[in-house]
Amino acid sequence: MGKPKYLIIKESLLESIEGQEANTPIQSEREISAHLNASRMTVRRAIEELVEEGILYRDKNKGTYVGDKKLHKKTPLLLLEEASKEDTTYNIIYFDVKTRDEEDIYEKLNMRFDDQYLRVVRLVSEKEIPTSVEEVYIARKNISDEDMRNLDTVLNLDHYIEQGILNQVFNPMIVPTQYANLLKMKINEPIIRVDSLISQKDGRPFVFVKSYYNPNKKKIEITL
Amino acid sequence: MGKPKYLIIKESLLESIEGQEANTPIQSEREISAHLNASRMTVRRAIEELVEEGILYRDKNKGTYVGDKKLHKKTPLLLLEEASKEDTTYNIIYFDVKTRDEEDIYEKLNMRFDDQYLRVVRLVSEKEIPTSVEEVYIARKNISDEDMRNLDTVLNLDHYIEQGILNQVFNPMIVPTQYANLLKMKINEPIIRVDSLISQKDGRPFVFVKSYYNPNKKKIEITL
DNA sequence: TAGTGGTCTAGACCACGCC
DNA sequence: GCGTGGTCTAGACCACTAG
Repeated sequence: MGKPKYLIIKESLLESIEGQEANTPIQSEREISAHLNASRMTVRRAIEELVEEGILYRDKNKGTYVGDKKLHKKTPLLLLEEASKEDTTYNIIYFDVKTRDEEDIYEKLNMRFDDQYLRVVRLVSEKEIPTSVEEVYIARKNISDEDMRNLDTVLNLDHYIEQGILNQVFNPMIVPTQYANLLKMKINEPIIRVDSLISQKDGRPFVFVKSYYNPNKKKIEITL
Repeated sequence: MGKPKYLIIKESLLESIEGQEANTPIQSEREISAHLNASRMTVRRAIEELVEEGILYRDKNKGTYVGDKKLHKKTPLLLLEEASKEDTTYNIIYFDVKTRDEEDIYEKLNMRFDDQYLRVVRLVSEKEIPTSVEEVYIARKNISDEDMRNLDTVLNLDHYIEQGILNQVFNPMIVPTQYANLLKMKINEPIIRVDSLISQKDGRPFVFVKSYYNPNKKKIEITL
C-alpha cells in the first residue's frame, strides 16, 4: 500500500499514547526516529499533525507531552458528524426545485436571476432524538441528472466539507413556529440558526445550509 | 535578527501576492527556492502556513494559487481582536472578588470550595458602538498581587489565547434585562451568549468568559 | 554538558496532469 | 516527457533547559 510513512508513524504514536494520562512525556523525536527507522523530519511531521489536533503538545527545549482529552480540537458541523455518524438519521420533510424565491439564497450561491436551485428540508435526529432542522440549498446546475435521482449522495455534506472551505454564521432567534413541533420545543424558545456555506477552494460556493438547532438537545461547541 | 527564514519567505510571498486576484498561480516551489536562495523544504514550510490560513491553496500536480479573500480562516474572539484592536474600548461596569457564589464558575475554573475568584463585568464597544457585555472570571490564586493593582494586563485576553487553548460554547437566550440597556437592545430580543474557557496546554483552566453579543451589531462567524 | 525541540540544507524518488 | 506538488533522507547548527 502507498500510505505515507508519516501517517503510519502518526497511527503508531496514537496507539502508543492510548490510555496515557495527560502531560505524560512521549519519546524524543530522535528516539522515535531511530526506533521506527525513519528520518527525524518525517517523525516531526507526524508529531506536528498531532499537535495541531491538540492530541500532543510541545514544550520547547524540554519535550513533547500527551494533551488533555478535553482540549482536543473540535469544530461544529464536522463535530456533528464525528459525534454521531451511525447514530444520525435524516427525515426529509420537504423537497423541491425552485426559481426566484428567497433573495439571500441567490446571493450566497452566487446564482443569476433565473437559475434554479434545489431546496431540501430535513429533520436531523441523533439516537432518535430530533436535534435540528436543516434547510439545504444547492444550485441545480451543480447537480448532475444522475445525482438528482439519488439525492443521498448529494445530501451527504461530509464529502464537500472535506475538500472545501466552511464558513458559518451564528444567528440567535425565536424558534420558527413551523419547526417548533418537529424539534419538540415550545414556541417562543430562543435557538441558534447556523448558516453554513461550503465553497470550493477557488471560491465558488457549492452548498448553503441553514441549521436550526435545539439547544437543549445539541451543544454547539468549538475547541481550537 | 534571528527571525526564521521561513517567516521571511512567508512575508515575501504575502507581499508578492498582495492585490492579486483569486486563483492567480504563484511561482512553483522550485522557482521560489532558487530565487530566494533557500531550500525547497523551507519554502514549502512558508507556503504550508499560508495554505493553513486560507491565503493560498494547492492543486496537486498543478500548482499553488492565490485564495479567495472571503475564505481566509477566521475564528471568533480572535476575530474580535483582529477586526478591531485599536477600535475596541472596554468600560468596566462591575468588579469584585467573591467566594462561593456561582456554581458553574467553580466547575469551569476547577476551583475548590473556598477558593476566591475575580469577577469583572465590562461593556465592549467597537467604534463607540456597544457590541457585547463580557463577564470575566479568573481564580484569585492565578493573579499575582502586583497584577491585582493593574488589572489591564490581567484582562488582556489576547495574551492567554495565543499560548493557550480556547473552548467556546454557544448558547441562545433572551437578553438579560440588566444588559439590554447597556447593549441598547429591546427586552425580549434573542441573543447568543458565548462561554469561552481558555486553558493552558496542560489542561489547567485559566480564565472563563461569558460574552453576551448584540447580534445586530456583531456577527459571530467562523471560517475553516 | 547532554538532551530537547526549532530550523535548514541539498539532494532524491514518486504519482499525476498536461501537452 | 516535462513540471508540479507530496514524501523522505541523513545529515547539520542553534538556543535553551536541566542536572
